[in-house]
Amino acid sequence: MPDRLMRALSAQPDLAAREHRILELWRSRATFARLRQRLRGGRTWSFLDGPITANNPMAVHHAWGRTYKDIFQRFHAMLGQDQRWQNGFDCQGLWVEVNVERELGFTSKRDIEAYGLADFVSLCKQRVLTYAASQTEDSIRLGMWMDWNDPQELLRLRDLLAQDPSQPVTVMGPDGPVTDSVEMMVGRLGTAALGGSYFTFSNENNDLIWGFLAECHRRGWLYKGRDSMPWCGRCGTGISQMEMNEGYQDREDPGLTVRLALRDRPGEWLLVWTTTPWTLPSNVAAAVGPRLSYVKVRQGDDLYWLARETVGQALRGPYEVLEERPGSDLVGWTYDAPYHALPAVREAFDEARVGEDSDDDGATYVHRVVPWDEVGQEEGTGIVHIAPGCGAEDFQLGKSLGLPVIVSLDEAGHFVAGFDWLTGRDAQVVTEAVVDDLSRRGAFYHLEPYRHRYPHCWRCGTPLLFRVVDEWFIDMGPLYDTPRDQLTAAQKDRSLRYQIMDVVDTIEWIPGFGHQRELDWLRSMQDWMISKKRYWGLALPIWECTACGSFDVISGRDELRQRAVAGWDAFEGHTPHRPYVDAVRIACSACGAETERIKDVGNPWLDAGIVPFSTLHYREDPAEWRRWFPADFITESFPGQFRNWFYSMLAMSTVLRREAPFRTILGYATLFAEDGRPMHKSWGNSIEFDEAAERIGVDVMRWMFARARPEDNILFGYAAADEARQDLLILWNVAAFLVTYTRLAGWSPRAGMAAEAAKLPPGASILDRWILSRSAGLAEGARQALADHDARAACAIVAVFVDDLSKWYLRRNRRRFSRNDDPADRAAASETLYTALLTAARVCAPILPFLAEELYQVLVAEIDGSATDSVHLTRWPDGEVAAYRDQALEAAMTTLRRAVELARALRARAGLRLRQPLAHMWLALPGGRSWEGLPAADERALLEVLAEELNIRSVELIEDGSDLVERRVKPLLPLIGKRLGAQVPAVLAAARAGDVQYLPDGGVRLAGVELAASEVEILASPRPGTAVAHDEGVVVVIDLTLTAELRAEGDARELTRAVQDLRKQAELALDARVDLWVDGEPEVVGPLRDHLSALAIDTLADDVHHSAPPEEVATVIVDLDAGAVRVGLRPNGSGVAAAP
RNA sequence: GGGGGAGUAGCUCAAUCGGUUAGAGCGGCUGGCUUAUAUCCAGCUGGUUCCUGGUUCGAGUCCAGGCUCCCCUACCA
Repeated sequence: MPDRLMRALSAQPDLAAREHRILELWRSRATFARLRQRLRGGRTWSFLDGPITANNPMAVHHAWGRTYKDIFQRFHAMLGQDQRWQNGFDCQGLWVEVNVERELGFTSKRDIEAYGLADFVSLCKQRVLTYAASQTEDSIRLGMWMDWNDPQELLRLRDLLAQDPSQPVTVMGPDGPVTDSVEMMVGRLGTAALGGSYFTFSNENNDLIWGFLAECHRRGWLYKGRDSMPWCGRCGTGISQMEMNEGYQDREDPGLTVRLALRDRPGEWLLVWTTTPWTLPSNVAAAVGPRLSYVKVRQGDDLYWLARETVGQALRGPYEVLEERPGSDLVGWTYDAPYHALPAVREAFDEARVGEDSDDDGATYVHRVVPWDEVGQEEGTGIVHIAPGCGAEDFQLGKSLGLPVIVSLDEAGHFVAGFDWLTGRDAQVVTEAVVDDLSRRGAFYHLEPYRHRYPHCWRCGTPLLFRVVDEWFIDMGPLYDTPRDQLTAAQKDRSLRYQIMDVVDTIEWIPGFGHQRELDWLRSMQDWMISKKRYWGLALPIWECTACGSFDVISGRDELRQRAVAGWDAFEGHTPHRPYVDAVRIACSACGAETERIKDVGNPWLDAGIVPFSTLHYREDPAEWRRWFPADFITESFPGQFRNWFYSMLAMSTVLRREAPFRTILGYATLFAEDGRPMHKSWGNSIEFDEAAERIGVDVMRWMFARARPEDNILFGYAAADEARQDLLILWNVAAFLVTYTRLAGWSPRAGMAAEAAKLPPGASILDRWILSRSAGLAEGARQALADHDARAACAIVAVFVDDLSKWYLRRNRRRFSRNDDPADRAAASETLYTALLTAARVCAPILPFLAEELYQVLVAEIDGSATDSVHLTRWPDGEVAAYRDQALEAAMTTLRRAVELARALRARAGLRLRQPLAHMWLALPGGRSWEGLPAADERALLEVLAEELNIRSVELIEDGSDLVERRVKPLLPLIGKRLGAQVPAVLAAARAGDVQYLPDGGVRLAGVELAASEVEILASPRPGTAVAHDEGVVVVIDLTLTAELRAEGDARELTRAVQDLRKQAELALDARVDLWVDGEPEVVGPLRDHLSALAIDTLADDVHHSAPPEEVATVIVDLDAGAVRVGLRPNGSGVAAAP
């Protein structure tokens, strides 16, 4: 008896509870720390984590990507590769601000200013720390191994920050304690001295972005632009192109048709259409398509001009067409807009000096008709209201024509002074007032609701406005007409966009269409707007000179210190955030005047884009940086990231290094609820991460994610989870089986067995050799799949293996474990199943870290104190088990299992249950009489397996020339198709008809065409009239004749089955002994007598009484082939377990 | 508007380079196996492979046009 037996496993495990125990195990043994230690200094595999926004609790959709991240890190750890294991948090930007505002009940930027920037920024930091701690906890729960901060420590820093940011604090780093002020400590999170996750609000991150921006400026790519930008009135900031598409939503707007009185043409009006009535006061022109055709129509006393094609959609009521002219004829007409008298309009028009074509002799500007090629006729009137102060395209057109710009709104989206009764009102809600006003002025024509896609603020959902504002941009360079591959080096040097494209080409994109999509984005992108008129974020390092108009870009904190002429003291000791950094003044490098930093903060994708540099210590330790750069692998959700994280990383790395920041990118799609809709709390289909983790277990979640196709959306829910759980439970139950029976048998793995080289157990059966070969295939195949970043393929390989293990190996071998008189055979089976399970556990370790660990603990760690104590500290097992591989045997087994299916189908058709033994079966194999490459002994062994599985006494291999089958020719189409072309149908017809001539060289002639032996497969196929089944050349023939003796044996097995059922109903222990009574007519019971001793052995019966059972005994009537018998069962004696 | 992806059984998805009769799982029905199982097996049920053409000896697969959905992108008031 070994010292220790394997721990018993419940048949119905509480997976979530076990996961908690494993987490505790890892914690108490410092397993992860020891893994990192073990890998240190080895060949590197560099994973770069895309920062998760630390603004909300972790959700199940995050778990998808984090599962990939953990799988590949763990896998590469099992290959012995050194890694950084650094998680990242995205910290700065509007999303945090909006939530803090909401918590404080703020509604505008004025509220923030009144509250105080320093305190507001501190609250933003605190919020980040809160959710960083929360997400850290959830990620640990998911089993994600990263260099995590202690969540309690993050919360402690948060609380200290709230108390007093300047107080000193000491934190234990990897190389010892570090002391600093709380504020600076928070700014140093993620550095080498502190370890843990990186935070994009860190000093280093911000500092390196400054360096990047300074480099852009050095090359002349940074500029201030004035443009009409999408603007969120609630947030008080412009929205960059990158953010625009996040917020397109269907929306109902007023479709308002307005009439404009033409000067010099009494009674004639232009009809224009707009969905933004608030822009009408800023109108300066009406645009027509010069090549479109316009008509003048009469409605009552009024004469209207509009495009010919639009009369049906735009006019209301009867009309009469009076005149038709090309749009070019209308150009230059002038009109009186309803709001031409507003002070703001007058002021703008007075300033505008118009050209010689003016009707007013170059004096004051007048509203006029202008040409514009972009005017369309699908909607509206074909005459477009132009307000360069209120729309991007209007602004561009106005710029090219020299039109005045009338800016009507302030930061909050309210009308500025000079708009009379509108001044101070919110542009979003003036529609009704404007319509009423237009009616009074006689300018109203028609109003009806209009549905269209309209951009909304991606953070707060407010519909966007357009404002002409000053923003800061990075110039992405010209877009050439020349095809990319014909560009000169000089052209590329001038255009950052092409430099990035070249970098994109060097990256492996999974799925492949990602490559094209990134290139598409780069081709169409505009200059990168990096400024935001907000408070919490990167302080743009731009000091602008009001005196001379030039600006300086500071490359980092050190340069700022050197150049500061005032305010450094106020900044010293603070992180580079507002308001403190705003205090620093420098001297303008052009004119020497004292300058201030612009108030804008940075686009948050700058924060995430710099991490291939900031987190790898680009500036402090170039050698270390080079060791990890570029990252071997990143993985993120595709939606959005082509223009966000991927783009910003690529742009920044191209500027700084002109090389790719990562080698391979795995993208994945979107997670939806099980009903196919986005998860939404108010729809009741949302599932919280921690709820899911405790209800289904994280291994089940991980399995769902890992086996999904990354480019397809996932529908996540509990029904799908139940399905996924089955796969895991099968593996679990195989292990439970092994443990159950080896415990009964007193078998335990030898010390050191887990580490032994692949060696077949003595007396290994053919099934043992087969499943061990499959284990080797599993390890090799899964390694290949994971090395290719294909978790889905790895899962498929695992699932097939587990299926083979449970449904074939174990099912065929149960008796070797439970009722086996041959200890050597039982040991061989135990050892084999043990090795197969152990291999499976190790292969599953990256995907199912908890289940794998539990199995490993049971199989190895708890048995052998000298063995590695965690599956995650073992190496990938393929090398150890490779010698088991026997592909000829695997192929033969596949054929055999096909034969089993056919035979079972035959039995079912004949109504012969499997318990009924049959006398004989014949089997023909594809392509000949024997299994290719298998020794005769193996062939015999396989036939025995077949006989046992099918309960058939003898199985005989037959040749294709036998009485039962005939030869058939199967032409191999992929080989002959191209050669034969149009002859194919005739050849196939001949093959089907059996019209074949066999040639001496093994080839055949079909329909007059000679095919070589290699071009055809000769199959055995059934001769009509025999009881056969066939498939792909496997032919099974069964003798269905039942003799009295066969019937008796069948009845005996039926009886055995009934007794086992009684045992189960009585809830007897597996090894409990019983007494049996078998009572029935002599002609029924008599033939069974020869089989009763076998029954006794199978059912652990001490005595089998041939009489009526006593009253108190549980009985059941069994309906046998020969007649009914009554069976009684009573537990024997004290029920003390007897050793088998 | 432009670009990309997808459309296969009631549901979720496969189907290698174009190759003979399009397969699994889940669900449903019928039967069977089983003291490892919340297991398993067989059979049945269920298909205009979105539609229309084309290329080909042969199309779920390739091509063209159309329909629907998703994603990306866009300066249509």
